[in-house]
Amino acid sequence: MYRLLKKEGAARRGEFATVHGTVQTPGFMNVATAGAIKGAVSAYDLKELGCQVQLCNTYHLHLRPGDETVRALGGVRRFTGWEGPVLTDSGGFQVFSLAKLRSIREEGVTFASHIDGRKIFMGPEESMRIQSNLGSTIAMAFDECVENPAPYEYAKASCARTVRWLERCKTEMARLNSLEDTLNPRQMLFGINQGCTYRDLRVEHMKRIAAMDLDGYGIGGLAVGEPAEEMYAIIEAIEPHMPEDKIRYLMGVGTPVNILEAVSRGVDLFDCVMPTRNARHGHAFTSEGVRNLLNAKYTLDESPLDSRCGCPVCQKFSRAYLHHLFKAGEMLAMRLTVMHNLYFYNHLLADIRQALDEGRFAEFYQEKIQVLGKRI
RNA sequence: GGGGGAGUUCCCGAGUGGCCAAAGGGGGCAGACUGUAAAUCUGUUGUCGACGACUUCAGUGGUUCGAAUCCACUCUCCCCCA
Repeated sequence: MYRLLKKEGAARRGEFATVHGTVQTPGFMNVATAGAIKGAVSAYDLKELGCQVQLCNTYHLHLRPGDETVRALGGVRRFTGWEGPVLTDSGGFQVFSLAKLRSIREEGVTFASHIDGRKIFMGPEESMRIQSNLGSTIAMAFDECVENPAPYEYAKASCARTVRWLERCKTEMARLNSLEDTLNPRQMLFGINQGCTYRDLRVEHMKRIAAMDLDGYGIGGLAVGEPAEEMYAIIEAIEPHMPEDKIRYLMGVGTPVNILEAVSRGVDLFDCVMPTRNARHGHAFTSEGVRNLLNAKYTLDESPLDSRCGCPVCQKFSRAYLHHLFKAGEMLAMRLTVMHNLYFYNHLLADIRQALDEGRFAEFYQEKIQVLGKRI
């Protein structure tokens, strides 16, 4: 249940209450696709890094270890050791990212498993059942994340099908939640807005799903290759049609600048693989911009990654050490940089919340927008 | 002392007359990454006044229109026998 605490322009400060804890928004969810934060960061570390919500993936956990297995082990929260809220993505993104391995029809999507090629059928009902077995706090509707660019007619048809799928998700979720032995009988369902870069499709779709009284609303199919300005424009176009009393989640986004821009346009929740993936590839996000720790200039640099960062890594280790760890291929390089980046993201959102609390988001935005995207 | 083998661009290593500034790795330098098929992928890596020129394949000299590739000698290293 979302509670709007304060507004500054379109930016919202709120709280999202769930059975597994209350999420302060705007907030960032930490991505643990296959039940683990890539880079050897555990649920135990996540607490220290300021994580509020862990995100796991339906498709990936269904394939391995299997949702029945996870259920038998008490659900994703118990299984991964993360006690707070968990959001499970539906598998809709895999319709996009594994495009070469799947075919879509009205009933759902058939994937050729990326692990062993075996056929996996996933429709709205299957996705809901898997997510129910995973026992997540929030289930995402099964959608099609459409590639960009996509022809108008395709986008339109896909949107219509995503609506039909959402209706089926809602029905199935209600059924599953009413079962005696369901893991989380209060599992929530978020719908997902689609429509590619077509304003009219986006708005129409948003109106359609807004009327369905869901627990929250995702904005999907963005940051898939379109320019950032286009993404911002789409958010602005659909924002007036999103229920004010429901949480809004911009899926898969993004850079610190993207997040700031989206918050200023009324988005509450984010997730992105960037802090973890880029960390594994040597890129660190800092209060001054982005650093590539593999660069030769860090060989003798004794300063911390970010002098204004309170993370455990910045208290102890130098850029020179991290540079060496990356050069040497030590896994510690990844672990430390992932920890830093997640801390950075989680605390960027905490700073945004504080600025909103204190009614100075506009200044905060102005100050940060200049600096966060820079490569240093 | 006798016999055999080898020396290639930062490293390893292919190449044994022109298509070779020289394959492929590694290393170096840089870039990308947005609901994770990603500890991945891409570019670049002799010099310069740079759609061309110049200097490189242990050294020196030679054969040839033309040599990293053939010949002679020299140097260095490795292996085997004494």
